[in-house]
Amino acid sequence: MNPPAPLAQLTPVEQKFVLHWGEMGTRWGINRTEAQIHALLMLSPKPLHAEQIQETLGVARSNVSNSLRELQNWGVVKMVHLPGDRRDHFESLKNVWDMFRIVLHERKKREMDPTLALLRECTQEAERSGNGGYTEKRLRELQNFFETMSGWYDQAHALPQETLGKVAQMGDKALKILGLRA
Amino acid sequence: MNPPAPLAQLTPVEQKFVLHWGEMGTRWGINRTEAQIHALLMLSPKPLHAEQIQETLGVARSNVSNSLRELQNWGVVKMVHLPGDRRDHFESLKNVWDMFRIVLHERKKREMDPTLALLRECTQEAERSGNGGYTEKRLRELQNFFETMSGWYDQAHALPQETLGKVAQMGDKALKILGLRA
DNA sequence: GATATGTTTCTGTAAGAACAGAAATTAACG
DNA sequence: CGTTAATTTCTGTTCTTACAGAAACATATC
Repeated sequence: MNPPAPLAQLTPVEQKFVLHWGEMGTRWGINRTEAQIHALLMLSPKPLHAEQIQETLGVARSNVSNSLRELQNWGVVKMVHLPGDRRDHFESLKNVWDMFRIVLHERKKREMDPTLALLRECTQEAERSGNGGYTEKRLRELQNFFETMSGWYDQAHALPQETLGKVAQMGDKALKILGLRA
Repeated sequence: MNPPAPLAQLTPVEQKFVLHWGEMGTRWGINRTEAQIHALLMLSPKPLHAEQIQETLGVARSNVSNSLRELQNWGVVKMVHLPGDRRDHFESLKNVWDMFRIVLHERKKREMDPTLALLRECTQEAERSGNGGYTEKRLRELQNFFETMSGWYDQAHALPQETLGKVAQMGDKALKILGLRA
């Protein structure tokens, strides 16, 4: 029998979700295949092995393999073994908040930390060479901002996951309590 | 005289910053040229016109024009006119927090809103067709998460910018007050 | 250790985004 | 209006990244 059409094994709703997640992945710094695999695993009640993923999505085997490795690096996918089956199986983290924390952490590492490091260098050098008072001022402001954000994030990240959920659920009640809102 | 080498008109520190900001831009969903122009304008005490930008960065005129339009769409760059000069001049927003708010808003629009809309569709369809109890469950969890995040964001965004700054500065004091931390 | 099964690395191709340069358009001023 | 200056749109090229398919490599089971 010929290879089945991609996604044909899924319900329409599942197809829709997998396709969309794949598209959004590109906006989240994840490539399409990786995001599709992740979507598929999120919807799967059971861990899947690479061949199942390959067939369902209709992508190359190597692509599946590389994408799975990358998803494991991110920490959103885990490898598991089923009794009586030699093959590696893969399952997604199920808790959405946990996944979010991981993604946030990864993005901070990619999108903020390098800039913060650079700003520290720049303000230091600007100070030494002393030229460009305006530039130095602006760089210092930027650095302050990134330092604040970074510190804020670190504290949030150190919290147990439920605490963050609670804060989010509290909504603007939290602000009233803090005295920042009428 | 030949066109000057790119960035030659800038101090070493400024060059370093512009180059880095351009690189990071690609990780933030902004292309390199756009981010470089933005960096340049942030460091410039005076508004610049397109030709100055072109010369300084050594990129094509059309590229400057398109990038400036895009930056204006984002809202992080404004067009201004200097008395006695026909040319359009451009300046960056100076307040880092304001810029951050804009970027955050734009990213939510690109990275969350479409997914939230899709999840609403999916859970609705899954409910109607009734198939796939597990899939429906997972989609519903995802939707709940995105709804919570979205609502949380909307409230934060409605606040005056200083309030957010205050919360950030408070750090974990805030959590103690909220009774979420020993 | 031979074979079957599963995984990774390598190489070329294809698709997409960014960009330069030219052409076309718009606006300003005489 | 005609001319000049400024900006945008268009077209083709280059660069990057994702990806398929093949080849090489590992691992387990007999």
